[in-house]
Amino acid sequence: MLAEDRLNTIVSMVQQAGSVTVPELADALGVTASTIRRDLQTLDRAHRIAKVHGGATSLERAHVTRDLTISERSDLHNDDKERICARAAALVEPESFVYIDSGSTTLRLIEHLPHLESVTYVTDSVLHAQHLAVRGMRTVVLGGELKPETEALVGPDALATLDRYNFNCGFWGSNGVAAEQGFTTPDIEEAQVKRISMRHTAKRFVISDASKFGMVAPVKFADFRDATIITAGEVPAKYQSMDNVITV
Amino acid sequence: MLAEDRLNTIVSMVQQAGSVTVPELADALGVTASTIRRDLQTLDRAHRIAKVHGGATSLERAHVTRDLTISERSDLHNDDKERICARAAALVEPESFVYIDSGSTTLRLIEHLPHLESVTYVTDSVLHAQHLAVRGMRTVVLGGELKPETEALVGPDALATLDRYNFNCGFWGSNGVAAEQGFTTPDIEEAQVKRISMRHTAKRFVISDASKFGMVAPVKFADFRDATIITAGEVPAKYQSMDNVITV
DNA sequence: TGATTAGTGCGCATTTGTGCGTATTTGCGT
DNA sequence: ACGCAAATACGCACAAATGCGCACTAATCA
Repeated sequence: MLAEDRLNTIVSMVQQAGSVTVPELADALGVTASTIRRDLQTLDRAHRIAKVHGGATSLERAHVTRDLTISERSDLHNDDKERICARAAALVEPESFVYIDSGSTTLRLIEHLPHLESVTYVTDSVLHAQHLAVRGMRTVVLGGELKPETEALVGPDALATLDRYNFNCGFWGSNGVAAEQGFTTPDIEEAQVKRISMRHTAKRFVISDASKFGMVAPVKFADFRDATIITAGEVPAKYQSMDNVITV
Repeated sequence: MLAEDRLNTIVSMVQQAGSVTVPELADALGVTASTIRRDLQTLDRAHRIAKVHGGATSLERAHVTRDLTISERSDLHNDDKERICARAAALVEPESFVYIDSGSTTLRLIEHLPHLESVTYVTDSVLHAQHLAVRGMRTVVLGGELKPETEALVGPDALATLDRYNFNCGFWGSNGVAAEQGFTTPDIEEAQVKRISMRHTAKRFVISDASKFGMVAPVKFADFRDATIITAGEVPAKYQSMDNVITV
């Protein structure tokens, strides 16, 4: 087996299961733990997965705190995320001006977005912008400083550009979703962009899988009531009854 | 069996299987591993497959480790371009604010840029920005609408951002270089960005191989005297004596 | 016919990838 | 706060893969 293939397999396994341990990978691929660790290191550097103590997790699950263990591992299903994205994408109306936040969940969303001629998509992520442009969407990118880890744009230029726009609707990811602490993210600068972009959007949607409920990341960017949450899977009972939570 | 046929067979095999090893190919085609390696090298340069350690994979699968380095070796002016870029990159001084125009020549330039801590690079190309960020440079992206073909940002947002900046030096590509018609490019919107960015830059450099001299594209973005040209190869005699032309 | 050139195989030095042992760090329970 | 077990990083050895120079062959052309 080619080393390259092994790397691809690891990525698929991580994506599908949400998280995998080093021994699991070593066993499945017939190589030693040392090799797996080296592979995880390369993949982490390439931003394909997130390396954590004990193994690896998919990127979206990694950012709650900078270092989480494999201890809690609710195997999140790809199906959930697909359904969430499909539901969210259906909310985009013709003739509208739509904001797309950076992050891996919203990246998945792009695949489901309608191909309406009259819609303009605005994003703070160069990666998302490329995907939108490739699919033939009318795409606008915020300016600003490029953060290498997330490929997101931050800083005064990004905020200044946002101040000139008003969106019909927008979609955000969130590392933490909690009734009291609201929507939270690990990065201060990115939080600022999220906050300002939300302020300029009429219909605000946070797309998030069930595992984010109850999680709290360092920086808050919106109150829990500020957006409608589109989610799927085993949402804690406390949140199920709330009228701004849509479970698909 | 013709060498050309062998190359085609390799491509089909890679496409079909996703990935193959060198011994597999050598065995299947009845040639030695050396020949296969040479073939893979050829096919990789032609961007028909991706050569990896131990064999080859199809291009779609290749994005795991595939570096962001540009390998346009098929280019005839390769040596020239390398020399031009090396010379241009040496012009970047510490503590400076540098503008990098979009285009394939400037993309090549990025590989040669010095890793000075204090330098900030600003670009209108999301592709260039990614390359800069990957290399650990402090990178700023103009906002604006993303043109899918060139991955360049254009429109009022790009221009508005430029109006807030003043660069120490900047590097532009140009489709046409002529004494009378100046620097020219095919796209109106990109010409605008080039024009305004030049207006905000103290030391302006156009990097261009010899083949562009005498060419004229539809839209002019600067006078011939507005920038110093860094070039190489067989520059027409008329231009060689000009004091804003540096031949390396 | 003789010279030239592209393509191929082979040997060798170098680079790259892998596994293993050991020292160090990390996480977790007491 | 502390200690223990697991996980990790690091250095080393070995094997595989690679790149390069050289020799040989076949086709092309003067």
